[in-house]
Amino acid sequence: MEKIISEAAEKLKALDFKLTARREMTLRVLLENRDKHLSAEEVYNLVKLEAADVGLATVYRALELFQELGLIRAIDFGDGRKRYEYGIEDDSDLHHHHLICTKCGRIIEFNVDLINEIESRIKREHNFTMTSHQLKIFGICSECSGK
Amino acid sequence: MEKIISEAAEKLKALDFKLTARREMTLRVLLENRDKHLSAEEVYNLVKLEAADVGLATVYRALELFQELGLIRAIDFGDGRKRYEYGIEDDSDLHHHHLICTKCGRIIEFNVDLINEIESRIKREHNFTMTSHQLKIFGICSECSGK
DNA sequence: TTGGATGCAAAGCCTTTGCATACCT
DNA sequence: AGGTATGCAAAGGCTTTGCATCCAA
Repeated sequence: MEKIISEAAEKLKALDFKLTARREMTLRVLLENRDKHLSAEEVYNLVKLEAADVGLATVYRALELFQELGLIRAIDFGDGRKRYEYGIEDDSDLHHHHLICTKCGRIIEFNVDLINEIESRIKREHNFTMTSHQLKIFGICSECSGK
Repeated sequence: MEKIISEAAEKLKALDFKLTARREMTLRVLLENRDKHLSAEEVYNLVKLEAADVGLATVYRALELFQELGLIRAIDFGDGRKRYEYGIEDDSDLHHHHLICTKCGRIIEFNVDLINEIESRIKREHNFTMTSHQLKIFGICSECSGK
């Protein structure tokens, strides 16, 4: 994790941004909750545990910055707010998707490589150059189907 | 299209809703703009052309109703508002996805059947029963890549 | 000291809701 | 008549912005 933080610091510095204490806390919260898909306010509440006087706007601004730098991703699960997850668009992460339970809202991580075959097709048929993709699968999770 | 309208009317009536003039206009706007992914406000403006005194709330309420009945779908392309498209979840529609140009925002319809193989896998690995899915592919469209 | 970073409060946007009125059966 | 549908305005919820202050290089 320290490696990720210092790499982030370099990435920011390269663009004349600073990895300030507040920004680092924000990033750490996301790293420590990789599978939780926190909303901005949830991130804010966790950052506040270590920096009680942090402002909500600061967290929003940090999240936007990280997103622009490609350190984190915003996802919309349809509940009216953005949710964030750490994730660089590298190979290991390319096939990371989500199962969304429409009954309880649970989000389950899921990996599948479905894109290789598609990428060449959309290039050929639409001359569209894919940079990233999102697959969301809606349905009923095992907990809810038992009830 | 008239067939779709009358089927919608029946579907509503079965649940004690009425396909009023306003609701029908709203549905027609969506049918006539199937590939446009209109926002609520855009739908509202189009409905207003025929019913100048329609209220925005009425359109919102109609959209919500149609969505609950499964006549239309709401999609989020990341621009801060919901967009709507007509589409029953039938077989012909199951493989309908979107290419989203991150430069100009253009949305391109795209069909691919990637789900059959996946469905059994998520059932086996996660005991998750899929009901629907969304695939969004981000990248650069042919218009923008030329520039 | 100088420009970015931050906190606070206000403003913005999209969407939903309350309520009185209008409509249809 | 009775309940649904509607318009209008207000309220809500999430996010962004303005501005004065703070901070670090």
